[in-house]
Amino acid sequence: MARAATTTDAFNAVAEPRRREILDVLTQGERPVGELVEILGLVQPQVSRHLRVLREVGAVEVREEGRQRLYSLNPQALKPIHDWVSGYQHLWEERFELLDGVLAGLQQEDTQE
Amino acid sequence: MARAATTTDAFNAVAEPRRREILDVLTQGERPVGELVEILGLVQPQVSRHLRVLREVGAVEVREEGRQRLYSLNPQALKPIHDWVSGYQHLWEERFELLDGVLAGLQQEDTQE
DNA sequence: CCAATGCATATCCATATGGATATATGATGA
DNA sequence: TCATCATATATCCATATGGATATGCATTGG
Repeated sequence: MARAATTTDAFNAVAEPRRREILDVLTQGERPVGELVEILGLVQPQVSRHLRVLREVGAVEVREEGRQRLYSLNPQALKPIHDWVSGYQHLWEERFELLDGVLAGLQQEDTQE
Repeated sequence: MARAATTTDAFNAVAEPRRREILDVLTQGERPVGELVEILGLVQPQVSRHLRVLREVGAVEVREEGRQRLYSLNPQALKPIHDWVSGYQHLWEERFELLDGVLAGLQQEDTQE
């Protein structure tokens, strides 16, 4: 087989920088496709396809209004990514951890003595 | 063109679940390839290739010891992912707050009638 | 009712992927 | 030196990708 489909999960969907850009724009609020096209400087079919991928992994939602489709963010779809990567945060902030440990130790000594 | 190479950045590298698994294992400390093969239940060439991808994006480092290659984690390579996704955290937390608000409102209606 | 607008979808192409398997490389021990 | 172990690399295959372009399909304004 080939690489997992981009629509497999948020990790794959979000590996594409353009799709992250789209999400970033949508943090400002609902946007019609045309506006995303303008902002991103892509041709419309590409934006539509990126949006489809994002929709399939639940990262965006559509609302129809006349001939426009208004896309909005569904940030919870990104939670699994956050959950996973957060497990690593303390590793690059190890210094703080160590400091915390030291402080905890000192405090315990304090209370015990 | 095709999809961006898996070695393009941490986002692409980590989109593959096996590679996330490898990183997860390495949080426990340095491991030789053979051990990763055992733990993951993959054939050795695949593990080696995943490790290569992870190395190219800076997520792991190798140390040679005799005929073994000991791989260790370089968690900072994941920081860009954390940075990006963290910008969304308050959005899904906000949703709960909103929901709480709505529920509270409904409840108040109930009690008021 | 027709033309235009806003999007979605279909198709063509080049490419890198992950799985599988085979082989190369390099260190070690006898 | 030779066999073995640990790992890397090469190759073959099927597949989904993203870019580009063309087209389909509603909705709307005149």
